[in-house]
Amino acid sequence: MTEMNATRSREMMQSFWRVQRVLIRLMHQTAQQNDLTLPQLHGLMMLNEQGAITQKELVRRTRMPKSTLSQSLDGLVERGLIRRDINPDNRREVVLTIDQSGKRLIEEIEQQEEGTEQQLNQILARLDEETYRHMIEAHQQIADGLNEGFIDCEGGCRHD
Amino acid sequence: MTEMNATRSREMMQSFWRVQRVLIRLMHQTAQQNDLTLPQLHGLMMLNEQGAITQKELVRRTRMPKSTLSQSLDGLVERGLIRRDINPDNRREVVLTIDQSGKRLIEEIEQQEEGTEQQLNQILARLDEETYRHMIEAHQQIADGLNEGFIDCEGGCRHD
DNA sequence: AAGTAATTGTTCCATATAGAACAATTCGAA
DNA sequence: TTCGAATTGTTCTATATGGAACAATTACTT
Repeated sequence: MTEMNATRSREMMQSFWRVQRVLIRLMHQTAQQNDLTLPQLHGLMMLNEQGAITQKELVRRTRMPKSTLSQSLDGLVERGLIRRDINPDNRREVVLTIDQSGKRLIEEIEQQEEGTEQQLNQILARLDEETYRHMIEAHQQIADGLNEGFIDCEGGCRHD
Repeated sequence: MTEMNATRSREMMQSFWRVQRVLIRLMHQTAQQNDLTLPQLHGLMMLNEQGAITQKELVRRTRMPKSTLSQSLDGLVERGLIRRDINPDNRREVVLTIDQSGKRLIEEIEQQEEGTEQQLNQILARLDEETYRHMIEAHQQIADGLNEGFIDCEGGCRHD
């Protein structure tokens, strides 16, 4: 029972790394083509879906270090892709809002034929439903499991 | 039919990123605790499994940029964890061999209770066989698909 | 054989990234 | 109120990383 786990762990890491490296490279490429860094792209995409959220919340969702995020956002603000407003109810907090231009940029990116999204689509389309769902489910459990140990969501742990 | 792919792609990316961020952080932590960088750890683990391989091959397997790898190896050689020998049959190639001390280090790392391996084991043990296998399979297909080079299907790309 | 291309690694450098110290604000307790 | 702790973000700095130019060797062509 416990023996096989070691095998699993290895196999899983390798399998994951393999996808990971390539995926990062692709994302990076897509980002660069649009004059963005990886965290910038990631953050912008998140913002595009969520609308307006606090920086704290964005940290939680993206799991980036806050310093990385903070610095990335500078660039986005400078280019007018997002707005950084102080929350009047809690002036420590910063509320991030995506601008029209930001929305447009993300849309463009998503439609770029060579972009990661398009490529992934093609590949994912080949997976049958069950396999796909199981992968997502497994990811979920792994992410949750790993987070439990390290990031303590003190009281305010929210679900999507 | 094709609409749902966009959904999949998004979901998959997010799911993947979530695991990825944490996994990287964990690996990074494990690496640091043993005075290694991430590429160093990755390379060393690979070497431990493969025995002696050329640098070129290691690049292929880890999918790291060769410059990153080359620089990482410097540190490993300096610490005597691996050897870098020129292949006499093709003097461009460098053959990497893991030293006893390297093997020992990896073993230690694997047994560190707090290490990534141990944690992953615990989590993976909770997945039932089918879910797990499907995840691996999906990864495989995704990695292969992405590596296959960039699918250029201008206009009509048909899959079975 | 000589010249050119391809393969394999290394070095150099600009940039991305993350940890740590810091600043600003709010909360809590006396 | 006032002080100290907690929360939230920013700035500063060291390091990891990857692209590009380069060097060394081998393969190919004529």
